Amino acid sequence: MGVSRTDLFSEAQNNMALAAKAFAHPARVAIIEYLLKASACINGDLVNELGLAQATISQHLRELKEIGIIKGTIEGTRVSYCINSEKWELIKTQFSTLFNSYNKLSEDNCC
Amino acid sequence: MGVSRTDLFSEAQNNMALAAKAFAHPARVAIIEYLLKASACINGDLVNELGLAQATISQHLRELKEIGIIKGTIEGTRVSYCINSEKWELIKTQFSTLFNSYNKLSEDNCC
DNA sequence: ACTCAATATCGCAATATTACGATACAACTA
DNA sequence: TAGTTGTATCGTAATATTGCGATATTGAGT
Repeated sequence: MGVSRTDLFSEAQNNMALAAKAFAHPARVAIIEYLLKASACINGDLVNELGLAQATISQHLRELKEIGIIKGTIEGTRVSYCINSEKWELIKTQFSTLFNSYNKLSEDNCC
Repeated sequence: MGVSRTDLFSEAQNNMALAAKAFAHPARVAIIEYLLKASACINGDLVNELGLAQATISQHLRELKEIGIIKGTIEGTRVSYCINSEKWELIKTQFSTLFNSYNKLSEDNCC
């Protein structure tokens, strides 16, 4: 009652859902977009860029790190975050595969 | 306090987050995958395919329909669901654009 | 009109997510 | 060593999501 039934689905499906969660909140989309154009960033950058509290941003960064789509390196007092290229390519492939498995021509006349 | 600050983000970012939610639950991934290989389906198909209750599946179908990624056509007592090709292509482009804006070579040496 | 079948919606309970102030912590600096 | 700075984590409140039984609702068949 209320708990996600991950046991009912395949490893791949649960994995896909997890990856999608990286993009399922505008703050995380904003963080990822910022990383894409800045190459790297610190928590403080994002506090200025987005209007969210430092604690909130730290929480989103942790989620993204848990998903694996970003990684952080300690640089003295700061932590430098950037895209994890291996995981990024993996997730990109996951989405590409799904998107490309739809054949517009053959499906368009269903409803 | 707990409410998503959609006002802080761009239309595009909120839109991206909304689209990602279609894939952010394994049941919805399973529904989409089923639609991709079956072209169309009804609620009852999915009740058999997935192990979830009819009410739960109906709810996921509604969410997918609200996002716009699927559409339903009434066929007598049943409702036939299928991929909404226009929206599908749109979302595919959104994701492709984001994924392609990452240049592995130039970013790989950041951390 | 009555029944059946398929789906949608309501109401509720359990859990997850989002947000932020307060606080702890770790590393640099004077 | 004391103070400063940048982050992480804790605790908590508000809200959203997930799941399902029960109950409409809608159309088909009798």
